[in-house]
Amino acid sequence: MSDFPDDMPFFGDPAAPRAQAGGTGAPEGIAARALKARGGAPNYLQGLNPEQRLAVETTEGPVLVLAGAGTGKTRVLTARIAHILSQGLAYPSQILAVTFTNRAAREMKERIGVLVGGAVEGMPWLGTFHSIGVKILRRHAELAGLRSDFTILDTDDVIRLIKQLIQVEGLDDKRWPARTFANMIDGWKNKGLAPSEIPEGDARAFADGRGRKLYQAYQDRLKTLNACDFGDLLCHPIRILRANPDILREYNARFKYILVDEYQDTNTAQYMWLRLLAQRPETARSPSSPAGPSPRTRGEGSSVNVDAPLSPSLRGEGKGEGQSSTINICCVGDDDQSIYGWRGAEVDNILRFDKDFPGAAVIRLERNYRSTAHILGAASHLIAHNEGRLGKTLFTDAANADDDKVHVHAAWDSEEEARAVGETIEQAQRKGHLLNNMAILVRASFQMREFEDRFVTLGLNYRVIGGPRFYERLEIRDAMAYFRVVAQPADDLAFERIVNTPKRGLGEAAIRQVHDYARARDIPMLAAATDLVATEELKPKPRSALKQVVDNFNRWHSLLDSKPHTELAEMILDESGYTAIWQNDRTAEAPGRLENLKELIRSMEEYESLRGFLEHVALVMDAEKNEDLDAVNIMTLHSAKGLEFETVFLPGWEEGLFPHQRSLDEGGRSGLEEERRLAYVGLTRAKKNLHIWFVSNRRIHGMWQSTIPSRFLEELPEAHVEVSESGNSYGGYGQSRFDRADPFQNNYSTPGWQRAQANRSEATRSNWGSRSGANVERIGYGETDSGFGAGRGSVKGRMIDGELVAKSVSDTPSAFKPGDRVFHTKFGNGNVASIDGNKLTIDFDRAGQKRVLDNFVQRV
DNA sequence: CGCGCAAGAGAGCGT
DNA sequence: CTCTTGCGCG
Repeated sequence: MSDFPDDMPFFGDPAAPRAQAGGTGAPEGIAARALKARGGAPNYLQGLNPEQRLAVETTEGPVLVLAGAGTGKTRVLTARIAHILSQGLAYPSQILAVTFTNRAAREMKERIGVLVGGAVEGMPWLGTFHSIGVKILRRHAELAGLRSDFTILDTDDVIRLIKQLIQVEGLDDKRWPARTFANMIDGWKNKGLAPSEIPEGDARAFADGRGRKLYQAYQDRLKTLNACDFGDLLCHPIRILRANPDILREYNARFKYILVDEYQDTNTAQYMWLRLLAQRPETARSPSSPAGPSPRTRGEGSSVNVDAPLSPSLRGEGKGEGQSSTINICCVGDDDQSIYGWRGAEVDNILRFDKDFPGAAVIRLERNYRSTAHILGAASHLIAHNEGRLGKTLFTDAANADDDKVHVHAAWDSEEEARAVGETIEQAQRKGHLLNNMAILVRASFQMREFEDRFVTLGLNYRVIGGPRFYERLEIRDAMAYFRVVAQPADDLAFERIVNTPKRGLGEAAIRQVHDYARARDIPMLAAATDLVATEELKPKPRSALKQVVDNFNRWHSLLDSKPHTELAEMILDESGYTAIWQNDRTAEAPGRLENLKELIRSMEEYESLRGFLEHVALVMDAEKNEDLDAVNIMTLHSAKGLEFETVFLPGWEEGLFPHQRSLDEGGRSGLEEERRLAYVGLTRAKKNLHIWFVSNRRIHGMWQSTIPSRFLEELPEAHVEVSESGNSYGGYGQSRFDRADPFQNNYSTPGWQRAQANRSEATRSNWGSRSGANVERIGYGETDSGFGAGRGSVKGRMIDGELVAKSVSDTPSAFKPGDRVFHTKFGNGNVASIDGNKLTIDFDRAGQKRVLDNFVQRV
């Protein structure tokens, strides 16, 4: 079986196209089409600035393109591929182009198609690290102890599996949460570490020193399940390539050109993977030991020890016949946009590029085509507070006196923040702006809800990108579990999920029996079930129920290759009784769930087979968004990278949320710098209008807490920022018509408010101004931002980790007693009903019972 | 065994 | 405040 139509020519290509401009070996059609597209002059070069053009045309040798935000990075990448193709330097199938997100891969494919005119036939190696990893792994699955139809587990499956292992070990799963261990494994795999290779300290840190054993047990279980996790999609190929020089050589000969997007986000495993693939064919040789050398650990040395050292670069040597003698790798990235350190990304990879690839050409793209001078100025000034940058200076010609400065708004609480943003959006809409051109970028996804609620009330269209995902819905996961077992009968996790859905009288006892039988013999549960129903071991009722399940799966499985997969899928859902569950369900959400199941079947039509579909879901996990609908985009800052919008809203700029407390706790100074890069990413998404918000009160874990403004606000340059009245126009700060329903709100002369102000200015040492009259007047810069260079010293002093951080929970016991009469600025007067640490339950006279933090109320 | 309610824990970002 | 887990009953 071949899932990959391009497999055929893979190792049996005709002679490689000659590496000569306009070489006669060029694949027919593409070059001709590209040239034809605009009267002989390649259209893909048109409109490129000199640096961009250099980045496109420097095809030979290692190239690092440092591309600042909005400098046309994607354009360069796509033009470069178009150039390589149309110059006949390589076949499409000889180009390895790696991105981080499926979105980026899709976009590149489309844009290359436009550039070379028509569909890009066969760019089989353009994709994400993981999709290409899967492809390699399926080809050589047996070398990793898997069959080529292996399943890719998602995070949920992984956690359930680990939980089982922890219980088997007899460990307390409360004390040793599966989620924590899943994260640890992920971290190891990000570094390419097998169980035998993890640091002793790490191994000891979990489960009383049983970390290594558990990791090994996890890998063993994956093998039995014929499954792998996300990390394995990279780690398995690395091991396979290391242990099999012949295979490595084939790939090395295969890939004439390598392109990597978002290079600053590569982790150690991805780096090792690239280094292996980016070797010259003739230098690939066998590893010194079967296991391969130990991978680099953080901070050690300056290069990764891959088996075959790279031979000295022969850059500029001119193109030889047949194959180039240089490593034609082009990495594009921006150290200022490195925001995945927590996922194991090593900015070091990009900082070290010219040492890894001697003689590398480094090209800087600094001309920004996206944002106004104010936005760019604000972003540049903010990011200048980071140390250890490669240092780029973005500039733009687009200085326009009419451009708005960056707006900073204050709101009383997150509800008002959502209201005011909604107001601003509606105003813009009335002026004719499309909602599609606006985005709300949040730090944490829980912030989204408030906006969603508000927009529903307003009847304002919105879409959540990367939010609660289609494939994570209950009914979809159930249906997928059925399909997974049919496609890959060893998938126990899927089997366990649906063996008793719908209810078949197979309770915990029966399932345990199957489970134990399977574990004892190291076979999949479906196989165990098949055995068990032939014996007398089960009670009659579960036995016949289980027999029916087994028979069903066998029958469905036998139809896998003969029946069209969408029909088969419908058949499975009907015959299993799964559809009936929701048909008989009279609750409000049942019709929606049935609709989702139909949508699921519909979306399968685009794929060739059930397995192809399952793989897509495992790797992509997001449903295509409806571009036809005009809607505001809501997403996290992380998923906004690479996008741009006319108008951008950045809510929640408060200490503890942004920068996020956990980044500071776990990452210290570098954690703070990563948060700052995230802020930079957020700012640079905006083309014309940028609105930043912070609130004084935010609800966390259902409890109101007072907050202080983010330090990042103070790092914005005064010249480009304007502190605005709140987004509405209803009588000043915070008092919109929507507030009337709540008579307790917004009394700035109250003790609580005064106290909040006192806390605030103490904590930030800034002059945010008492807002007793109306609005924040101005942002103070006195000691911080006297300029890029000069500012840094004082900034450094101010930036001691954690110094300014809002504490989420107070250490000091509450000074309140039950029965105390208190005042709360939002809810009014009330009596303390009970106390739990610093959390008070208060019966308010008019607002009812609420739980609040004690530092949020005032004794009266 | 299955359902329902109560208590307890818990929300950072994602291929 | 919201979701998951655990326990007790029918």
